[in-house]
Formats: sequence, C-alpha cells, structure tokens
Amino acid sequence: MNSGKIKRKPKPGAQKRAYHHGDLKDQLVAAAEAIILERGVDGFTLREAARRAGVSPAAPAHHFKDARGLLSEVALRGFQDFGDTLEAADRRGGNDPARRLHEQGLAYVNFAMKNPSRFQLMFRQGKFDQDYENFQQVANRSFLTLEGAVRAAYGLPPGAAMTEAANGFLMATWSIVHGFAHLALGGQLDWAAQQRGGKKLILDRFLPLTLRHLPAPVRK
Amino acid sequence: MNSGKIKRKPKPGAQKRAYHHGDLKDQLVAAAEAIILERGVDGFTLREAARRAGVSPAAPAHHFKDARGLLSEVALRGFQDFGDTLEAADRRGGNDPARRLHEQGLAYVNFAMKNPSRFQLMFRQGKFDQDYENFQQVANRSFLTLEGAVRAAYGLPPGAAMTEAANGFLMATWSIVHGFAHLALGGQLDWAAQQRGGKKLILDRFLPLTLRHLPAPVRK
DNA sequence: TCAGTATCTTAACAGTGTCCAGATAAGTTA
DNA sequence: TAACTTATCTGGACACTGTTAAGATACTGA
Repeated sequence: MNSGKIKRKPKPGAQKRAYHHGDLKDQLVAAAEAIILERGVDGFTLREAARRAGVSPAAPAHHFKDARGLLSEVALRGFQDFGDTLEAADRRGGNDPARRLHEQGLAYVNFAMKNPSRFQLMFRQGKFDQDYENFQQVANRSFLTLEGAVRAAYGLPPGAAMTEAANGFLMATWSIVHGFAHLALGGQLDWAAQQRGGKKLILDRFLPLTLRHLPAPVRK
Repeated sequence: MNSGKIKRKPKPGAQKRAYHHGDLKDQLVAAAEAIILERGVDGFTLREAARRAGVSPAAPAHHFKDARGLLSEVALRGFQDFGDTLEAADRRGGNDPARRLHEQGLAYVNFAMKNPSRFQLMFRQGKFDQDYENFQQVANRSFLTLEGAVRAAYGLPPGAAMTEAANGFLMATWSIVHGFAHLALGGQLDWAAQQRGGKKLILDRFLPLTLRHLPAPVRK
C-alpha cells in the first residue's frame, strides 16, 4: 500500500534529528490524525502537524500539495480501513443477504464510533480533494460492498442494472446507519445515554435496538 | 422573535453610512448566512461578514462574543425555522401516527435540501456554542415534535416514560431521514442523480423511494 | 567524484480572530 | 438645555494561519 521506499532509518536512537527527516510523510499523516482526534476536524492546522513532526512549516509542501492534500491522504487511508472493515463484515454474513446487511450496519457504526474524527473528515465536504489520487476508487469500494448485499437481497446479478426498488432499499439502508453514526457522533443521542461517555451504551444497546428497523426488501 | 428595538432607519437613502449602523446585528446574521451558502460552512470568516455589513472587523464584537457567537445565532435561527417546519408537517399528518411521521420525514429532508449550509451548520459540532442563549431549548423543540409522533404510534401519553422499543423506533426513524439528508448534501447520492443539480430528482424520486422503508412500530 | 535531485530551513507575505484605546452617537438625568 | 452615562464603531496592534521564494543540506546514481 505504501510507496515502500524508506530512505532512512526512522529512529536510529536518541540522536538529534537529521536534516533529512526520513519518514516525514507518514509522520505528518499520523500527526494530522492525532490533531483531529484531539481538537476536531476544524482544529487541524498544517503548522501544528509540522510542529509535531519536528519540521518547519514549509516542509510538508514537499510531500503534499497543501493542507488539503494532507487531509486528503488521511481521508483516503480512512476509506481504505473502512472498506476493509465493511468487506470483513460482509463475509461474516455468509450467504444470507439480511445477515450480510446487518453485519455491515454494525460494522459501519462501530467504525464511526471508534474513529470519530476520521469518519467525520471522510464525509465532510470541502476539507479535502475528492479527486486526490485514487480517492474516488477507494471510497467507491465501500459503497460497492453495500450494493453487493443489496443485489443479493433482490436477486440481481453483478451485471444487471439496479431496479428502482433496489435503489430505494439501498438508500434507506445506507441512510439509517449513516444517520445513526452522525447522530451518535454529534451528541444527538446523549439524551438517552447518561451524560457523556455513553459510547458503550450507544453501541451495545441503542444500535441493536435501531438495527431492528433495518429495511426489509420490498417484494411487490 | 427579534429584540424589536430598531434604533435607526436601516437605509435612509443613498446617504453615506452613519457612524452608528442601526441594524448591524441582523445584517451580520444575514451576511453570515449568505457567506456559508456561497462558500460553505468552513468558508465563513468574521471579517468578511463585517466587510459585507460595511463595518470594521472589530464592530461585531459589540453584538456577538466572537465569531462562534455569530454562527451560534445563525444556528439558533435555523432551528427555529426547522422547528416550525416540522410542527407544520406534523399537523398535516392529522391523527394518523404513520402519516405524521411520513410528513415529518418529508419536511426534514426538504428543509435540509433547501437550506443546505444552514442545516450543515446546525448539525456541525465545534462551529458554535451549544449553550448559546436558549439554543438547547429551541433545538429540543424539533426533537420533541418527532417524539410526539412516536409516542402516538406507541400509545404513550406525554407523561409516560419512553419504552426501549419506542426509543429504538425513534432513533431508527430519525436516523433514516437524518442520514438521507446528510448523504444527499454530501453528494453521496450523485451516482444515481445524473451529475450535479439532481436536487429535484433526489427530492421527487429518491426520497419517496427511501421513505417507503420508514420503520413501522414493533408490536411485540 | 560530482552533477542532479530530493528534502528541508529561513524569511516573507497576505489573511485571520481578537483585543485595546479612543472616537462618536444615542439615551438619560437634571 | 446641559452634563453625564452608555452603546456602538474605528484604527491599530498582536499572534496565528497557509503558502511561496530563495537558499542550504543530504542523498542518489553515473
């Protein structure tokens, strides 16, 4: 997945940092992820990321076009993990379309709750470039995982065109898990979860209660 | 709704602006709404709002604590309109709980699509203060409108405690409309809507298709 | 060895939110 | 009317931001 060419030993000891960093790109990504986790997506600044990586504010420009470029990389890697997570869940569902969808729904919300700032960044418009490298393709993988299970539910082979009913079903299923994730992250479910920190309650109790209402395919 | 005391004629003609603006607070709010509509929520700057209102960058401080304060006011007014919209829709549903919920769902998404930046601001964490003036109370009104219809569906009088099943139903209903709104605004539904500008298609076609899957109360 | 390239630093620029001291207008009291 | 008080706004300043330009340093490969 990575470019794979490490030019220098990342940390050869307690030696004072060399002029050439050696692992700057990855450390900038790591710093960015840490920052948005601590301060929220809007709390990110390029200079702070550079500061944490121990380089000057101008250094990141050699690895990313600009601040949006760094966030684009974070979003891209987020969608890679997200896609992996959903595909694994889909496999856990076996051959039963309903179970496949249920597993994906669980995984969808769990990912959001365990990676709150990454998830919020991934679905935030304007913070990064949608056409960064192969972002579209990577992000589409998650969508196709969901579509695959919907196709199975409606008996539509991979080549066949999606029917309107199937599309409605897909949008409804996606909406319910996506909406739940957003409400949970936005604190809109805290009236039920006792104060803050009810993450566990939301995942263990509210989510199953909600997923009971996952759509069922419309036969007619 | 407004403080109601207009100190000065807003625009007495082509006369050069007086030292005292006379209507600055409302015009700052209007400017802020225009800015986030044009440039997105993150495109807002306090200085630009001041510029559009024709005052110095320091002037807003006399009407709002800081930049977040101005955005808080925008969010507050947004929730007022949102609450009105949902209550009107609820009334259109008459006595049938299912119809009340369906009307609210339609109104929910329609509001989001017709006020995209306001809606995104309203549900964006960190951009404004949750405890600005009576924000909590105003925002809660929208929630209570939804809860009211859910109570009706489950035969729970206003005083009675919500059951777990009712809460699950509420969260599922809220999630599906909230998620649909977010997906639509985020452009995640554009694969089906031909390119950009498919707003009409989304509202007229996809939304009804999706709302067919609005949860039904779980009897057992 | 030595040119070429990749990576990084320093310095600067314009734009941002916010604070301060002071100017001006409006309201209030006598 | 006159004086005092309060509300509103300006101008200038400060620290912070993203980005660029010019130059320094280290690595690469012939």
